[in-house]
Amino acid sequence: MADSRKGQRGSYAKGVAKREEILERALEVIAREGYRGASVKVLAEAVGLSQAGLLHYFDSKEELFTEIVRKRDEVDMRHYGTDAFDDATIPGLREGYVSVIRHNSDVPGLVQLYSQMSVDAADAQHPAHRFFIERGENLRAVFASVIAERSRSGEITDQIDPEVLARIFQAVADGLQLQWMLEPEVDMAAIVEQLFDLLTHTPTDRITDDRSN
Amino acid sequence: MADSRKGQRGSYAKGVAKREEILERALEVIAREGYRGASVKVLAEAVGLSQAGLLHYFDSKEELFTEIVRKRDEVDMRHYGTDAFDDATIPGLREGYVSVIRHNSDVPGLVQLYSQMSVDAADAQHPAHRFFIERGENLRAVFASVIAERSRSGEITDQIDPEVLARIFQAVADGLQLQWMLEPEVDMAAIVEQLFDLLTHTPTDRITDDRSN
DNA sequence: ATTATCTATAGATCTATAGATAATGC
DNA sequence: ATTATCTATAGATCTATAGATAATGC
Repeated sequence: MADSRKGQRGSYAKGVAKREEILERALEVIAREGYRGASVKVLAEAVGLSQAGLLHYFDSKEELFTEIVRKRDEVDMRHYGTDAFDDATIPGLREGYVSVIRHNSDVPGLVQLYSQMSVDAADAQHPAHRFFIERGENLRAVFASVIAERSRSGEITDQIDPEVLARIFQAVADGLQLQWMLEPEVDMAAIVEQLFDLLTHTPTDRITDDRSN
Repeated sequence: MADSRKGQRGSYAKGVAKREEILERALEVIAREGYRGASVKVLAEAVGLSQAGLLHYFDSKEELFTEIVRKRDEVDMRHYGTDAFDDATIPGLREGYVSVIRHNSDVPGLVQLYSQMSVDAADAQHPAHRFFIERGENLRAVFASVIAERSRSGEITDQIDPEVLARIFQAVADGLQLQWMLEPEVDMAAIVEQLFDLLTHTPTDRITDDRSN
């Protein structure tokens, strides 16, 4: 069952739908009530299943949470990724990234979940290990390519390797989440905006800014 | 016992020494073997105590780990902090910060511990909650004051609020740890060096760099 | 026949506490 | 008298699995 296809027939329509329902409801519950205390039992009850009933769909608790995180990414990508990651301009990238970050402030539980999973997934045996590696690679690929292209026109600094700058953007977002979880008054989106400001130059800037920096 | 002084007499010399030994040994064990699996029992056995024997010194497991993190900071501060945080120059700050980060690459278990605790401490009830808040405040205070002072001379950018830039430096270090735990080939220190390069200008720079950035 | 679910349970931890005894120090 | 430690244990989870029964679909 679940992903490790044992049965030869595959899930029934009802099962497929239930699995989706589980993941969607889990996101709601965690967003609302936080990650702590989101046990398999609680998530099962949220969709009217027993704990064992829910685990029928997933090989383990870790795999369940991996799928929850994956689903979250999928949802976020649908909402915020589309234009942001396709429109290969600095303002487009910025707009998309900042939107996601701003949205995160509304779902503290999901931020907790993501941070916790980031730590857990460090273990090479964790089912989310590959997912987090690839997620990072994808994010940085988008950033690096836009940066590389736009640094030629002077829209963004060319004083640093685009791959490295991409890593910095990723790190800032992740690190700010830790700060924000500790002190919810931290304005993650505003800080990332200021980082963009610092590293980018609008046409106007280039006209007015005649200091050697 | 422990910190919540119940007894009126206080710890005996032996007890005080044992408590120190527990924390120091815990750091060794975790540095070497990782955070995962560092249960109270394992840490107790590392100093020849039973699990209950160890908990005699701490109110709870969470408090034990809080003290471990605190001790780690104390040790790090003795080794790397002194000059770095007193010498209020950009190169001094940079040198100190990068040294700690470089050192972290040698103690993966402690990086795991720190990251895990950062997440756990988000809970306002967690005994490490205040510690992490204050730790961040202190770190940023040092950064912000050096930045504020040195931005006047053009040594570092003045295009962003020093407090915000301090937060960014903090976030980058924390975020890079997550990346590094996932992909140990990531060179955290080198990336932070490049971020410093990007934002600072040596005297030489200012002579040579006559482009409007 | 296979999947979807349940109840029940084994087994693995882990935390915290109670109730001893031995060592330390006012 | 108080602290330092032990053994033992209660109790709280939580995960995974076994063995049912009901529903679905080749």
